[in-house]
Amino acid sequence: MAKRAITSYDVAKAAGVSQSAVSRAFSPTASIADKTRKHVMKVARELGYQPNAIARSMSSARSDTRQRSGIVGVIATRIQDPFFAHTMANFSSLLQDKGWHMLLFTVDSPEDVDDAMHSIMQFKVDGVVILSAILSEQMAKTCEANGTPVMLYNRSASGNGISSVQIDNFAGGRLAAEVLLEAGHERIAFIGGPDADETTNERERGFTEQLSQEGGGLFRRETGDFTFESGREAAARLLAMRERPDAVFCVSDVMALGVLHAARFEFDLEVPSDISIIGFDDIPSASWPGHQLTSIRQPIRRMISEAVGILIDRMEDPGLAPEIVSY
Amino acid sequence: MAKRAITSYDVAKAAGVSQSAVSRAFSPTASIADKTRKHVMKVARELGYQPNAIARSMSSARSDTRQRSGIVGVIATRIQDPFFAHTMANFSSLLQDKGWHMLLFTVDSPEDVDDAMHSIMQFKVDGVVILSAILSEQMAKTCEANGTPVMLYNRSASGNGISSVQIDNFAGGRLAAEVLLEAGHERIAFIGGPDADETTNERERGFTEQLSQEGGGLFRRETGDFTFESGREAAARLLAMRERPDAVFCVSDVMALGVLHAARFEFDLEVPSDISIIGFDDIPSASWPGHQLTSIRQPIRRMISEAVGILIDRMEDPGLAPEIVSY
DNA sequence: CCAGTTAATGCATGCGCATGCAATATTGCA
DNA sequence: TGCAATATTGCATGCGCATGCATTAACTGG
Repeated sequence: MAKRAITSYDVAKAAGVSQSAVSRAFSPTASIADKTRKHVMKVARELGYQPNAIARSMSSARSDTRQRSGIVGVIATRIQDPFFAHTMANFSSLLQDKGWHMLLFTVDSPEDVDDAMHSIMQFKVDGVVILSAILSEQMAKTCEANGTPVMLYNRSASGNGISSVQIDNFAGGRLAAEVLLEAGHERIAFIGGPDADETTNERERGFTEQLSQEGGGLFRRETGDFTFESGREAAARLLAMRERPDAVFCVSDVMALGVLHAARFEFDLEVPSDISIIGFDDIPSASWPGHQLTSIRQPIRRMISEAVGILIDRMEDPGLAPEIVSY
Repeated sequence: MAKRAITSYDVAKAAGVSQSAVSRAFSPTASIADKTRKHVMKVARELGYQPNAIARSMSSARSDTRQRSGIVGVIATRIQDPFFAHTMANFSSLLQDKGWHMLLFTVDSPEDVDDAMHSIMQFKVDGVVILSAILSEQMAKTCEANGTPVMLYNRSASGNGISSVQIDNFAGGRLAAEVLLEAGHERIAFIGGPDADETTNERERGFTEQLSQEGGGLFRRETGDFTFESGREAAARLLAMRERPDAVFCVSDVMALGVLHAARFEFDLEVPSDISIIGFDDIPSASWPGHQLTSIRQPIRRMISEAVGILIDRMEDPGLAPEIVSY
């Protein structure tokens, strides 16, 4: 009943060669006569044989080299968010193009990252990408101990032999402040993500620092959770004030769009004449004709490409030191 | 140099038991003294031991049962599209909750699906989910031959032992037509995806059939590629006509939003008084205050939940027949 | 035509784990 | 206390493949 998969032995028998010959036929560098390889391949195709990647990975654990699975573990949050969806799409296509496979884990909250790492490590992945989240000290040590390269994307690695690629959030925050001050705004509000969010904190730090340097200060601060709805609600609170802000900086475009829709369509305000809005990420919908949202752009493609490059280098040569890059 | 990972042997030695004992300690159903298990677990934790899922999968290929990897292969397209991003997020969390892991492949075009399947099958995944794409006859046979259950989501399976879950696109198309006719529209346009797209064809069939039944006919037809930009461009063509349509049905919300933005902000039209727009999918941004897009809703959560259920059932009992579900 | 090379092939082994089976320890009961 | 029944344990093996090593085939030049 239970159909057994075709193995290299089956092919070998059918082709009248040894199992090693079959294995070699599928290994580009192996020493094997061209005629033999062709023949084996033909038989393999007829039988529908596919080398078993699991077994291959097993046996590669022999000798010196560590076990290589060809798999990269990816831990992500909120992948339905446009920013992350784009990020995922980019990571996926880049990794795939270079011959790596992705084992995807989505987590609901930052605390789940360690659990996901546990699961991931059981698969002996060759490397791990963590999107917008960090790793416990403990777990970082474990990874370093068994030589699994880790790449934090959108977060800064704090030593621990971990690489990271992220945008300079502090500078981004400053830039947003500069733009708003330049435009002459005086009651400037800020909408961030959850309090513990590193990205929020960095951007806010840059933002408020720049504001105070110019003599002004933050007019009001609201907290959201990166969703459109939370941006909209924060806006509702801000815009219901007697004296409302004349500018808002949101740490994410999605929230900024929430503010924009609330302002235009629920409070009947003109954007940007009544109120200016700045977002962060420059997601596609930010620039839709009806939005024209000002946004701090992240060079996503470049950053991801660099992140992938660094990770792959380390996966191929575990001796390499981790790199920490900021854009 | 090359750090070797901790194996069950290492733990066994450190705990003064046999390797089997370690293995059993990690198997909930195995016969092992509680004291022993506790002790082994403790030592394992100290050593940072994690069972090797690859090896486990290897050895489970013994005896009757087929090799089980605990991995589900997922093939997806355009995951940066809000609809697919949501779909992915749902699949991911459901599968994860039930203890399955996702090996993700993104493909750029439907022709790449077979290639992705090839890669996937090498990992001896326990099942495959294909989002909005189909499989070649040939590949379907291969899957059936080695007993890999396949679930087509958003596409109909055409026999071949493959399951599928999708919305009734024909009915959706009819519904859109009914709504527009009811509202008294007369020059009704349609914007679809690429010509070969099954979803487009089904929805269009239902749409036009309903239109003609009511005596009317399609006023104009445009083609896009499911992106906002393509919707916007299609709208530009439609709205530049001398006599422009008074209603448009788009096969996707993203394109519908492109039309909406073009109409409101580039052609200065009132929606829906000057022109009605209907989309499909009911993605979150469709209902943003400034959009209020009418959309044919897909019960995503329910559909995905069902799809996952069917797939898991078949993974656990390969004897089960495939199911084809339409909502 | 043969010794000396080199290419091609097969044989044997182990990667880390799960598991059937046999050996041993523990328990219950008369 | 003694023996059968039962709960634990260890031993040995194989999953499918890659690869070091030994063997054989195919060449090359003198």
